[in-house]
Amino acid sequence: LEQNEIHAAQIIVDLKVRNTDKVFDYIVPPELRAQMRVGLRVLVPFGTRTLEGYVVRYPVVSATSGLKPIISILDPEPFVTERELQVAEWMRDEYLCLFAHAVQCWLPPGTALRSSSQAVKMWQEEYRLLPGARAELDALKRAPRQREAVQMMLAQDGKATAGELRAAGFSTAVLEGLMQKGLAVKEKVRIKRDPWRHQSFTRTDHSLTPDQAVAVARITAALDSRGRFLLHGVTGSGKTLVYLHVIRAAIERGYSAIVLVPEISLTPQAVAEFKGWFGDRVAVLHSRLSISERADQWHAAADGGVQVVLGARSAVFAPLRNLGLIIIDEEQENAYKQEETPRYHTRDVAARRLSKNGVLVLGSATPSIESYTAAQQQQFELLRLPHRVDNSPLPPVEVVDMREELLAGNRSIFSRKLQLELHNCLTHGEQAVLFLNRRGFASFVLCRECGTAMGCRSCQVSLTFHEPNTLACHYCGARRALPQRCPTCGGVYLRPFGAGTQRVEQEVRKLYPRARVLRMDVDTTARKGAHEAIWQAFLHRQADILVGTQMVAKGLHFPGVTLVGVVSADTSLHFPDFRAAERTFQLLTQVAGRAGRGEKDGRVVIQTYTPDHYAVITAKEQNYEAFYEVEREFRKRANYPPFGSLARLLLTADDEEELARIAGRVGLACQGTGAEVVGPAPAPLSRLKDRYRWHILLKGEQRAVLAAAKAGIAAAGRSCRIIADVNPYSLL
DNA sequence: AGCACGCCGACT
DNA sequence: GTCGGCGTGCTC
Repeated sequence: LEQNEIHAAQIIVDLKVRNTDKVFDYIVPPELRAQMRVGLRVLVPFGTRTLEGYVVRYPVVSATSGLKPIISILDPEPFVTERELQVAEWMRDEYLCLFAHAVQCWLPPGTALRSSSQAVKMWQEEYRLLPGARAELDALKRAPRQREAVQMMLAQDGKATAGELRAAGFSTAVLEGLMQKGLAVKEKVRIKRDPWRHQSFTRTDHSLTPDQAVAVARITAALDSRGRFLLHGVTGSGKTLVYLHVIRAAIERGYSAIVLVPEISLTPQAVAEFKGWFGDRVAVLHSRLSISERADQWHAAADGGVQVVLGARSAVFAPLRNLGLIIIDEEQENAYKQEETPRYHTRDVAARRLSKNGVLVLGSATPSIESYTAAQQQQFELLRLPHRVDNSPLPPVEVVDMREELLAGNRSIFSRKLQLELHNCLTHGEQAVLFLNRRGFASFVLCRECGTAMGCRSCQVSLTFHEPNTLACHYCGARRALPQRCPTCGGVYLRPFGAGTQRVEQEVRKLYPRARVLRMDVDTTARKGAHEAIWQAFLHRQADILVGTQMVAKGLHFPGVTLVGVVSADTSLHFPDFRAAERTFQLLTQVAGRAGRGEKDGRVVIQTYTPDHYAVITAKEQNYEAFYEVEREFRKRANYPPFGSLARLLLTADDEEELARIAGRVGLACQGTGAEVVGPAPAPLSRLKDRYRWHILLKGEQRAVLAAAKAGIAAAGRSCRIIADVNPYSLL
């Protein structure tokens, strides 16, 4: 070994390519050794180029000969800790992503030079007066510009940024004069931008109900050790107040906390509530902030300036030190699954971050099957908030059997019951919400006489209708002709299904020409601020009926609404996805929770062709446990999560035939690890942006599934791109 | 990702 | 004879 090779560091380079996704050894030149630490960002020679990299181990003795030296260290402090790098390593293995992608999650927003064009300015030059400067003011009579500069700086805490001084007309000569005389120094300081600096917040407080108090006590008691809690609280049961009390307790003990909420719930009101309690000890991270604002919030957390980070999914990576608590509100939300690489699940990353110590709290009115199963297996302590804070009863839910409507000759998309309720609602001057899950592209085929949806026998998911008259399984790719008659009842009314929000809006206007109708869906909320505008308009009673998709179901509280109509529960129920029943239950439960939260009683009408489906029945009864029991058995039987692991390999290429050939080869390579290989099959979105898409599903035990996926990835050549998604939430 | 190396077709 | 096509392999 050469002397140099003893002082080596292991580096991962910032090149997001599979071939280079490994550690490279570099010599640490003597002048850098004193500063060298794990986690530092460095510049290294790589082939003919120079790249950014991150130190993942130091010091190491390298067995490789002919090492190149590290060129320079890029930041004074590491952006990632060793512990965070360990979690990144776990992410790489768990999600089969590149190490560089996993590490990137932990870096301040805008750090990546390569992938992000908008590198964020993090440092700025600041001039600061030295203590004696004020006394020397008189001595500057013959240097009026310098004197004015000192006065300006005195007026703002004895400092000013280079930009401010330049704007005020001071040249560098003036400032250099000041430095020469020993009156000021120039420093590099972190840029700080506080998006909330002009706002003030007040704290709202209520006393805890007995259930809330128990939850707070149990969670607080675990703060100094390791705790896992599932807070199962119905809509309106006051989960947030529990969070606030627990966070306060954590801060008092010197811990920091992360609160995660779905992006859509991160409203100004929600932010204000936390700001009211914790003031500038809270940083908020979400996508509406500019990259530089996000970077500032990130650094505030890293510097210890804040103890609480409130944010969406990616805030699980917030660089808080002495982290003692992570709260995931509405933990069942799909938004916690990242749908780009690295395709992590926030819940798993949070658990991993706190694997040694710290408390993880999951909160939900309708816990995910995964989490509730974990609670049943004693991995989580279950805490219940079964009552609404105001003790108002949940609204009555009525399920309308649309098969009977057809038999009675009603071919409208509204049942007689819903029409009646709408009429009543409008004549009393009250408001109604019509909800519709219009995830339009996949239409399933339903027997309108018996309500059976055509399904795949081997995958236990609904088949999707394709022109002309074909049924296809989006999991395994099986295809068959649309039968003439229903295999269950022999009926002949087999129809592709799916009416959109536009159609509903049109029908409403036709039926109630005098009603004022608003529509809220992806199309009407695309414009920035449109979401808020529609919401405000409806809140202020500028409309009578709001027609919308999922977004109206989430967390909105309209006191004037007394009627909620679910136009079709079937659309989400027969979505080609093994979580379809779970999603439907969650949605119906949420929607039901919307009605009657004002002074007047509310009512809910659910229309469906499958009133006997367990998701519909249990949602009507608002009986989570009953739903869980049935759903758990289905998951067990079909080996779906959490009783079996699932991974999806998505292959894309320009050439369709070549892709099919490669997919076949990759599918073969996946065999032999014990995982069940489903497909290859064309993906539901079989072509996107001129690229063809095929996928392969892997089912079985976690280890077998990961091994199979790895083998598949290795077998895909250069001519096709392959993406692994471990425990995917979307199979499009 | 880039960029070299390398082995087969139509050109000054 | 050579210029250049892009298949394959490497980057500490």
